[in-house]
Amino acid sequence: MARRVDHSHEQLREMILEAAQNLVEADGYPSLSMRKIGSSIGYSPGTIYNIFANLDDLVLQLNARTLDEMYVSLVKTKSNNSVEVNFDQLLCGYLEFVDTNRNLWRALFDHRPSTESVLPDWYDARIEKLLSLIDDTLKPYFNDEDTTKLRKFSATLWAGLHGIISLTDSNKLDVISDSDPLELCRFLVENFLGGLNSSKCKEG
Amino acid sequence: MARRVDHSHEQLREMILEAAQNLVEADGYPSLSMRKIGSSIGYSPGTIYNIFANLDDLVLQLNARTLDEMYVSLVKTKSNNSVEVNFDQLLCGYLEFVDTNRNLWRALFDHRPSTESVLPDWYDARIEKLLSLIDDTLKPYFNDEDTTKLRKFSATLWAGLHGIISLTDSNKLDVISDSDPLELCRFLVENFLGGLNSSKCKEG
DNA sequence: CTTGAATTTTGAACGACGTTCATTATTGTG
DNA sequence: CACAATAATGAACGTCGTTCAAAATTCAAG
Repeated sequence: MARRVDHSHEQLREMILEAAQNLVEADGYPSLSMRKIGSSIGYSPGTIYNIFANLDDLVLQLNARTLDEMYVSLVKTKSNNSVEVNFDQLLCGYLEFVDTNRNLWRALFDHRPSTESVLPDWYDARIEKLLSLIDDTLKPYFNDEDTTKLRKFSATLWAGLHGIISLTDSNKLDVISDSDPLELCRFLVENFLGGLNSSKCKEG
Repeated sequence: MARRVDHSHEQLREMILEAAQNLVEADGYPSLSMRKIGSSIGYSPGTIYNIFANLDDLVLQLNARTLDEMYVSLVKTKSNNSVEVNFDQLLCGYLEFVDTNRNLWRALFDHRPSTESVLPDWYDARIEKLLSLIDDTLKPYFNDEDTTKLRKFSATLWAGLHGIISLTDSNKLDVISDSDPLELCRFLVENFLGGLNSSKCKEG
């Protein structure tokens, strides 16, 4: 048994990740399994271990893929309006991505690598790339030399929005009457950006 | 085999939840299992099903317990200083709880009930209770009749802070040089509360 | 062509998991 | 003392990730 030329290493990698993506999209990350992936591409589970170290590794690479697709989806929202409008378009784009790729998006955060260590560089690079999108949008608020300030601002705001979206997704904000994620996100953005104006206001 | 009077139903419930808590604290939620709980209290796994519907149900009740302990831990931070100081004490209390009960805290969010439905009322009640703590702290910023506004404000701010803390916990904010959760949280709070002042500023 | 080394794929095996349920042991009741 | 009710069991089923000796195939050297 061996079909060494049926598919190249790279082809196989692609097939596996695509199968995993389809399975997660269809039934959610928790029900993903090596065996299902194997059977859905016509290979035995053991073969997958020639290409991925284990399921952890595989999911991390699937998530990197999701981040790539997210980036592609978000750059499209770029435009030349005011900072507020630009950012709102970015936010809406993100929420739309979450809505149409809910199970893949959940996998991004539900997956906890069993090794407690830091994420690999190629993964951090994806996060970095996405954060840069926010940086670009908010840049006009800052002086050119304040890149660390800008980054801190972007990251804090994005993390905050993530909190709202993930908590509404898991029904943990049902205690407020209207827990529409977009509305709450906009509320956070308004106030957070307002905080910037506030300090300017004090100065002026 | 049956030791009907060894432990009452209620005693058994307590023993199971305590065992589960210890196991989660020690090795993390992902490695919790019915079999481990059973063996750690000297009962067979099957017995647990007399008291809990399944592992989902058990973890949800463990999480409710964690929320109770969190509440107890947070009410202690109450004081009569300015809103800003009161809130900062609440925040520090929360971060301390996260730090000393990391695995239990993670279980709160890592656990996804397999039934996609809403959370039971007795669980929502715990969240409600905790949110009330924030409401109380921020109350002076609002008129007495603006309870829904206040709640929206509290929930948004808390969700935002949760986003920061959960992302730093999973090493997903390493892309910013200094990703100390407390600092980022304070940054969010300052700006968010500043947003309130900003609107006042515009009005005045 | 043939042979042997290198490579790819398999699938059985292991130990673990949640959950079910017939069976057994114990208790309270008549 | 017997009988119904209850509590507890643990084997069984189907799952899972992961490993690895064995088998199948390819490639290169003679």
